[in-house]
Amino acid sequence: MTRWEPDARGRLQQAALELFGERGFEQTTVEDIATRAGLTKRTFFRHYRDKREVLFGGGDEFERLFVDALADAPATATPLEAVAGALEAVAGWFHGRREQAARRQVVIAANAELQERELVKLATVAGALAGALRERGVAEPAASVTADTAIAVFRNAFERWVAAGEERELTELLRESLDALRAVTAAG
Amino acid sequence: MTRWEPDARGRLQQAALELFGERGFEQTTVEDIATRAGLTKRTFFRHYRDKREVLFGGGDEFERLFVDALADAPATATPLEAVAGALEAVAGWFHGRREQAARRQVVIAANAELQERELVKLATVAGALAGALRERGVAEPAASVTADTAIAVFRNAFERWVAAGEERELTELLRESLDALRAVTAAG
DNA sequence: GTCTATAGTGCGATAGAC
DNA sequence: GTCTATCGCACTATAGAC
Repeated sequence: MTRWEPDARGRLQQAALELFGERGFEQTTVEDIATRAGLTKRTFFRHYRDKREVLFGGGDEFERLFVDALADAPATATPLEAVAGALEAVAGWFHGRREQAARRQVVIAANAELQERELVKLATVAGALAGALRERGVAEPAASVTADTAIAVFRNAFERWVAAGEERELTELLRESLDALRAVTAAG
Repeated sequence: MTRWEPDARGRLQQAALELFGERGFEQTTVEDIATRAGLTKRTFFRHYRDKREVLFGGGDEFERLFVDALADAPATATPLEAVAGALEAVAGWFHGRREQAARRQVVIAANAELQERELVKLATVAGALAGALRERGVAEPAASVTADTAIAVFRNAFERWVAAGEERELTELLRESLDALRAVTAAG
């Protein structure tokens, strides 16, 4: 194997997704992943903190998109309007990536450790959203509660989107989840 | 060490909380915990699936309380009214346990792995709440979104409650967080 | 790449409760 | 005697140091 083949991170990610799909997360060692990518275990750990993180590499992009969309909403928008707009923006980013997202979700759903990491990632995004809402002048505790709720809406729609048999677009499912939230809180 | 000292579980939990507080989660081995409790590592793993779980032992009680309170709400209550009532019930359970909760929270806040487990626990409770809401006739996706939102409200109030300098009762903070949610969704 | 420490498991033996 | 919690030991997998 040649040294300095390009895109070590991407190759590790690709190898990991394949192996996790083939034999499961726990039945795959870091060494297996590194070998398939033509690298060593040591190199794996230089790129990813642990075995799970290889599936969450592009997480920052998602967070930035979400936060930026929230920050860019018109100053006149209410917090919930700004959140709704940000959800639209995120949905746009996922457009055309349903198959990939679904495959990744299957791997995550099959393993508790990966679900943990997923929850942590979403909690981190929620924290960033709360900060963006405070920037918009939303006070606590409204900012944090709104941010967590936005993530709940996103997660709900996303899970339905990648489920087998679902035909609708993520945008539509997001609107449906958000409407459900509005209806419940308006009635209470 | 004598066999059959009573309450092995409780002793392990107590020892773990002490040691995690003294030297941190990662700097404490399972063997350390077992030794302080007068037991062996093997016995620790008979009581707890893994090292983290020793801090989440009583989690089922919390979930049951939450779900039962939701199920016992009057049939005429709206979903959000039922949730508000359940939050009151949970607050009652925590009454007088603020110091203990705060000490535990400090340990959890200091370690990423423990935060992961906390998130998983709360996600599990959210799943159970969603089921209870469906039992009340709430359709999806409203049930899941409402359940996640209830957890977001609870977590927000709880974190403020255990924070240093906070004097108010959990009940009051829960009401405040819930009112913030109502205000945000009503305005959007 | 090698080595150590720790998490976590499998299984049979044993001490005590009844 | 039975039953069960605990023990002891050997074992695997992995994180992380060097």
